[in-house]
Amino acid sequence: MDELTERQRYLLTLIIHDYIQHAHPVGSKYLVNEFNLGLSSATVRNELSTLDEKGYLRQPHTSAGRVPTEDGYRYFVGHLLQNTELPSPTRHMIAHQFYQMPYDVEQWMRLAASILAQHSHAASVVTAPHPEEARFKHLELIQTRGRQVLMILVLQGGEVDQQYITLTEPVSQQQLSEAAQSLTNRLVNASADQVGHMALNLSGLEQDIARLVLQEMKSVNINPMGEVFLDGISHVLAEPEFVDSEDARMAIRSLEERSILRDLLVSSHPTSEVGGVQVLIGGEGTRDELRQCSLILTQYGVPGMVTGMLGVMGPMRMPYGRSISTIRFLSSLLSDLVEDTLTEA
Amino acid sequence: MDELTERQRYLLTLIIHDYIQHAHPVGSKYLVNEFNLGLSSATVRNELSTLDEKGYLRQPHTSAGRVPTEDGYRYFVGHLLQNTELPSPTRHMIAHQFYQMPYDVEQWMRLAASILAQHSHAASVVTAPHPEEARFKHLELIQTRGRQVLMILVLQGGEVDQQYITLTEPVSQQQLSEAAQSLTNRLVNASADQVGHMALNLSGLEQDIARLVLQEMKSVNINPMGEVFLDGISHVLAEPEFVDSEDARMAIRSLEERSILRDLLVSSHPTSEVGGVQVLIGGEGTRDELRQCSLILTQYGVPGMVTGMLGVMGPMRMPYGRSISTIRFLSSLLSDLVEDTLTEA
DNA sequence: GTTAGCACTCGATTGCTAAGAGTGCTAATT
DNA sequence: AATTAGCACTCTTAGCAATCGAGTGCTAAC
Repeated sequence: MDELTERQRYLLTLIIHDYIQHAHPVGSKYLVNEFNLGLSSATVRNELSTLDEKGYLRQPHTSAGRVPTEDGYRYFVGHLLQNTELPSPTRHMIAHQFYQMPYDVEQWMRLAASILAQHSHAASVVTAPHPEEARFKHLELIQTRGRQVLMILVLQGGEVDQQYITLTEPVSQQQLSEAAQSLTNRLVNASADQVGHMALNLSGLEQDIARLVLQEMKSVNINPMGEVFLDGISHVLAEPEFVDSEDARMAIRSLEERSILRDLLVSSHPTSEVGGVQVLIGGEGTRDELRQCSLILTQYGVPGMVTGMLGVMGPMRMPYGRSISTIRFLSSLLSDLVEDTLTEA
Repeated sequence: MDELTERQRYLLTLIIHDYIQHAHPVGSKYLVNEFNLGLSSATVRNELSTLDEKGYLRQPHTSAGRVPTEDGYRYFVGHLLQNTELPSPTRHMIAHQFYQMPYDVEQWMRLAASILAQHSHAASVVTAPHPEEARFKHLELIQTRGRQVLMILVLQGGEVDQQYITLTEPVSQQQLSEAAQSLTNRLVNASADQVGHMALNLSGLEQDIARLVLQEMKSVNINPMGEVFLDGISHVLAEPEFVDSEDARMAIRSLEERSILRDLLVSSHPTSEVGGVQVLIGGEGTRDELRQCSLILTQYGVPGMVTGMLGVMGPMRMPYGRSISTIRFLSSLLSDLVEDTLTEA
């Protein structure tokens, strides 16, 4: 069930490219004419027939042309897709957009999601960089009213968590500032566990605050990813396979419910992988909602330290080449940005 | 073109309710049977005919039942919709969800968007509370690396803006903290203009920072709304009027591009209004993309001080009653929360 | 003002046919 | 042994006519 002849591989490539572009079953005669193969349609038919037997193609009905199967796409992505890079002008344009932006993670994320959606003509998912293990950097406490206090916790890597907390009794801004500064000095660079230990040696206000910091850091540790940014949902609806809208609804629904994303991004499913980029075809290994879809995912950031994910969701009939190149380029770009953020002066 | 008899109003109400529920043209015979009118279908036909002439109903084709026109919906919303409140248990359930949440604006927004989408079976839009005019409350500066500094600006009303800034030369955390504290003392409660004036009397680091604060506050003043939260996009796709997907794509696209929302939320279009809630039917006064849609919008917060918007976008055939009650209830709930935030101890 | 009755309209459904696209198979060719 | 021409077969699609039925408007009677 394995080896394909050179010609079969070529034909499979042609069919997939053509089908991705036109969304129409492609037949033997059409192939011969369109691509000036020096062959007769009958020969091509024989080849298609074996491709069919091997499970890479199928016919929607007896008298239709061929359409790639999931396995077909998988073979294509795994063996036939040459590993192109984004053209240099495009790369520069994208990089330029990032570097002329204010230094703001949220805006980077939005930009990345937008670019990704635009280049892949599909829905994009980007998660904010998230530390593998939270490490304390800085704490601020700001009085709002009465016992309510805004706690701002900055982690190594630049993640900023803000949270309103309620103390047991009113405290002046003066006291809060002192506590914050004292804790900041004590806790710099501490992990959650270390914060936990240190909290034992504290008392009063500082201990209360330290416990809240601990709690927040723990929840950062547990939560496997940062904020999720979506874009390009409307692209998915433009695809002909989603005109009946039922499937489209399911797919979009799964994006809206970020919980599914969580599962997806966290567990790495064994599947096609092209240079660090995961390709899930036909929603393999995920829930049924995505059976019609393909996903392209990759991690960015500094492994083991601070990472985030980039992803594209579209129909199986998706421009894999372009999507993969874009995702790979964005991944390296964001990785650089994250790395910059990490290497403290 | 104005006065309708009681019976005509009743029939119009029945038709609209039924059409909203079933999305099928409703005919005279069906009405008589279904609702036990003590009338013959012929009589009803006469009435429908005048309703037709007045422009409140129309027939998709000669031999079909009646369907409400935009004007029909408008009349319904303006004159026939009795101003129901959400049932008390529902109100309590919703309120409970809010009050058992951590005190966090972002989470409130998400929750509001989610509840709104769920109750209206349509797409919801919620913007974060945004001050009419920014007033300074607190400033923090946190060293990240070299000349790069995280500036956290807290405004009266609780809005927190964070931004990475780059100084002309490296400064120690010590100096930053002092500058932040000094500025905070000086600027408390200042408007953007006042910050501008005070900046003139400062020098060195403090002046640089004050200018950045000014800039940020100005941009808050210019930007008419806070962050936008969407939910329930997939609901829109479920509606039969959007199966052909082209219109749906347009509509969703307009939501994705928040710029359109801006136009929409900022300019208040003269239109049906029910107790402070604006109802735009058939996308009146907006761009063509929303011609198929209705929007229900309202403001919440403390007028003139801190406000945000709540909105629902769905097909014209939309459960106006429920959507309006939900939106109104959420609006009062969020207003209370915002007010709480404002009334400092 | 209401109603029964009737002719009429027009979308939806059904059944049929013809055209067309594409296949698989076989036998002839290289 | 691979290629090809030819042909029978299958199945979708478009088009067309016939029928059905829901729903209307109108008129005349109550």
